[in-house]
Amino acid sequence: MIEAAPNPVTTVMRALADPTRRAVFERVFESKEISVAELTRGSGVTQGAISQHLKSLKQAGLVAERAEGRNVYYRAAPQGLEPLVTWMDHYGVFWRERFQNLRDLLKEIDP
Amino acid sequence: MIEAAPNPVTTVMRALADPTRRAVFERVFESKEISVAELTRGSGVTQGAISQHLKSLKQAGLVAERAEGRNVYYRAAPQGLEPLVTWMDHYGVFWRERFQNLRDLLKEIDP
DNA sequence: CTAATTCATTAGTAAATACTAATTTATCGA
DNA sequence: TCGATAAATTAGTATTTACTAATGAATTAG
Repeated sequence: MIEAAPNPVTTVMRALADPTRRAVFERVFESKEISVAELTRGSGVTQGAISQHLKSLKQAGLVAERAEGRNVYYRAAPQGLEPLVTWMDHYGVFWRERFQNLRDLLKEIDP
Repeated sequence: MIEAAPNPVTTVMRALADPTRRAVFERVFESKEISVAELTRGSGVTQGAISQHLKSLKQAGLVAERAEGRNVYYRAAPQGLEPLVTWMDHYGVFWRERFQNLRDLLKEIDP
């Protein structure tokens, strides 16, 4: 019963580590809004599985929902990626690589 | 035997999703180089467990090793984070938020 | 009301995972 | 040469996880 709440980074990473669940997130993101039935379609898994994945994603703060009639529409909540961004930021990866790209770009524009 | 090689994003996410293993990566990163014995120290798990985690991290391309005598020194390979960066980049999170930071920074330097 | 649809939840299962304890291989120092 | 130390590997285990099939709860349509 000692439910040590896991680190947000852990929660988000775990949510996105599973390929099926990550694919669900990607589809939700690409659609502005999408119902569970539509997500199930062509997902290769059952509707129950999709609901379970959505629950994980929601707990991780990666999606939000809106109920309408008997449908529930999900949308992405990219702010949920924030813990990942913060974590990775700590490793300087972004600035290094992205500024390199930026520098290349600028050189191209104005050599 | 049909060893469907998992997506690099999956490999990296999975490697970092476990708190213990992520902590190992963090410690490796903070030290320029660190031996397995030292990593084991105060990790809360056995030396065997640490070696297993290092193996995962290595397969994910997140660490590299150098053997010297009976020690093996590990160092971080932050380029291993590249698949994550690329994946997240697709979601526009970085540029939006980071440019905000950049703007703040510039304002500070040259108000 | 009844039948159909949508989604969530449950119980059960097979596979994956994180660990330990023990062993193995290698290197070092006395 | 021996004993000690470092690290990897192995076998075994308990827990977690991703799934299915089935059921439940709510909403809509005929």
